[in-house]
Amino acid sequence: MTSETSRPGRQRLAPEVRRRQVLDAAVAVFSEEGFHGASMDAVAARAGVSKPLVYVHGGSKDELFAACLHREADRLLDAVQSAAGAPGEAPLVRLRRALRAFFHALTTQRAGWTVLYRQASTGPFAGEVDALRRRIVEEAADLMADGLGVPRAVALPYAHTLVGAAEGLADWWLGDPDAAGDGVAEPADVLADMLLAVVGPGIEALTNGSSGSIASSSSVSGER
Amino acid sequence: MTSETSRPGRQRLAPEVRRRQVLDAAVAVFSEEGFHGASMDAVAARAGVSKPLVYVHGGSKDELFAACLHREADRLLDAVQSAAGAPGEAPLVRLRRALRAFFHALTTQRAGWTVLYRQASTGPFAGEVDALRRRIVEEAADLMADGLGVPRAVALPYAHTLVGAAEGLADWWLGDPDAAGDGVAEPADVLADMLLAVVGPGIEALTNGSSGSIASSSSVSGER
DNA sequence: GCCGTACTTTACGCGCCGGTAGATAAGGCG
DNA sequence: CGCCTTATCTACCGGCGCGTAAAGTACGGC
Repeated sequence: MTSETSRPGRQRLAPEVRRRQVLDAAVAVFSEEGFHGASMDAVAARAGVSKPLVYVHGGSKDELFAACLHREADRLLDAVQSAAGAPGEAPLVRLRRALRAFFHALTTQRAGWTVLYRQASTGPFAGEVDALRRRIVEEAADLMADGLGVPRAVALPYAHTLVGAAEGLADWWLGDPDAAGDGVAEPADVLADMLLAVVGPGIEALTNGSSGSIASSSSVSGER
Repeated sequence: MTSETSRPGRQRLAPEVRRRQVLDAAVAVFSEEGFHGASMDAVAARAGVSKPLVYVHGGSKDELFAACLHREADRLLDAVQSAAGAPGEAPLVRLRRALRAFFHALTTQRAGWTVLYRQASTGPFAGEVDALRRRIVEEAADLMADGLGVPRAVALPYAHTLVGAAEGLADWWLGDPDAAGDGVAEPADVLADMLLAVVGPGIEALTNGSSGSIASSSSVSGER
């Protein structure tokens, strides 16, 4: 993690390899220090190269950060999308698979998650992060609109709620990774089940009646 | 909001009043520009005072930001706590009131919310924000442990999930405030009902059985 | 009307960091 | 074995923004 692959100062590497090294280092440093807190020198040091190399392979600091964002966002989204599978299956089953993939991605790409969700929400990158979040939420909205048989516009706020719930659970678990699971089951699966225990019945209730339990008022009016 | 009470440059004010002015301006600027993006000059300009005065009443930039954090955190927590009421009433009713208060606080203190949740999660203030979030989550955990009849350690992750869901819904609504409500009902109440529609049945199910719907596995084992 | 003091204007020091220019070596190729 | 391409380094510049110092100005009590 903290050690660079090449100890001697000078080693010529293929550009793509260097670029990957720099990106990895950038994700690590940005996740720990935040965008403003991270210096290009720190990224260079983490990558085991000198600063100008960072500029050669990563461009300016903004471009480098944007590159980190895009790569990690694509990784996360790909994982979730491919796990969700195609429409036609039971929505709650698809949702469960998607959630498992989401939490699993967390366990394997913690730095990327941190960069995406804790560091990038401010500054000129809010748009970038919003785009990712929106894509995930759209995915969830499709799923729910499909399962609930309601227009997407109605499902959208519920999708945001669901994604927020997943993030809340994820943040809790990241802060205390030993707290979930009995040690034998995959933590990601345990987390997905916990989340489904909370939101699953509500979603099912929304499917049957148009509103559930004590929340019976004008909740979902479908107005924009 | 953007206008200062005293147009002429010189006005002698009681220190506490000035301090409040400076704090208000700081919250506004920090919420718009972020911690690093905001300059002390900008805060001074927003408050309608000169920069040295900001340092007199607000201390260093870090201290000023911390002061903003504390004030807004206390405001939000007070609103939610006092709305939740005392134990003994039906947990879901208390939860509903707390949620309404939470969303209502959003509508009246948007800048404060933004500072707390979108600007302060990084840097030396992550601890401060974590403290607030933890206090709110603890509140929710008490509520759920009470209603579910389970140990707090078990209720804690569900509390995080619930708070995350509220934040997700809040962020969605802040991005598109016209999307919720039919125009006659209080948006905060509509949002609370929407959230309860999703998580209410799940919470009830957790109360009865020890797990709900398709999530039947080892989800809640009570292990630390 | 006069002093204390809250406040302003102005100017500056200083450290940090993004970004770059010019020197250096690494290694394939003949 | 020497040369040329180019990946890489050392060293540096400039700006920005925090924080403060110094000197002047008007408000309001006595």
